[in-house]
Amino acid sequence: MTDVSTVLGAPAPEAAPAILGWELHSHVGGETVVIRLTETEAYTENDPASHSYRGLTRRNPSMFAAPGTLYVYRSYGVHWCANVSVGGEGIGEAVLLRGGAILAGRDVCVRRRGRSDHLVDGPGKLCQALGIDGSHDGVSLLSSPDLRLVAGAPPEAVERTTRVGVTKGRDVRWRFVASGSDGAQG
DNA sequence: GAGCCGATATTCT
DNA sequence: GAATATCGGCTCC
Repeated sequence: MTDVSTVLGAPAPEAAPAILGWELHSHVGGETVVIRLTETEAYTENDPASHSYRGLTRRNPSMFAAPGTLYVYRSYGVHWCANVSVGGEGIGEAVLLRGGAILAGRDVCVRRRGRSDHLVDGPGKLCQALGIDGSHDGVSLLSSPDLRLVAGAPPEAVERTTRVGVTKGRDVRWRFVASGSDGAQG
C-alpha cells in the first residue's frame, strides 16, 4: 500500500508520475464521480510556466500549502484547472491533473460536460467533469468530503513527454502519461 | 484525423 | 497594459 503522505511530500517531478494510477473521488453536488489519473504534469518554483515561478502571489497560496491541498485556478478566463500541491508546506510545487479515465459516474460527467466524448482529456474538462471549481481551491484532498485522492495501483508504464499548452519552459519533460492502459476515454 | 484561431476572467508588473 | 498551465468550432485533406 502506497503511503499517500510520503508521495505527496516528494518534489513535483517525482510526485507527478507517482500519482498516476491513483483514484480521484468526487462527491461534489451529491453526485459521485471516480476517475483514475492517467496524465499529470509537474510544476516547480524554477519553472517559468509555473504560477509559483515568481514566488508566493495572491492567486497561488494553495500551491504553497501543505501537500495534498487542491489548487484551482482559472485559465484563459473560462476554464478551471486543478492541481495538487506537493513537496511540502511553503514549497511552491504542484502537480497539474491533466487527464484521467472514468471509473464511475460517467453519466454525471456527460451531463456536466454537455457532450458524450472528450470528457476528461484536458485539465479544464477534467475539472468540469468532476464538478471542481474555484470554491474548491485550498481544500485538502486528504480530508475533504467532496474530493478525495486515493492511492491506487500504478500503471504498467509511464511515458514522459514534453508539455502542452505551455509557452515557456518547454525544455523540461515533466508531463507524465500512463500507458499500457486504456487512456482517457471509457 | 489533425491543425489553426478567437474568446474570456483574473492577476501581475 | 499584458500575460496566462485552454477549449471548442471550424477548415482542410
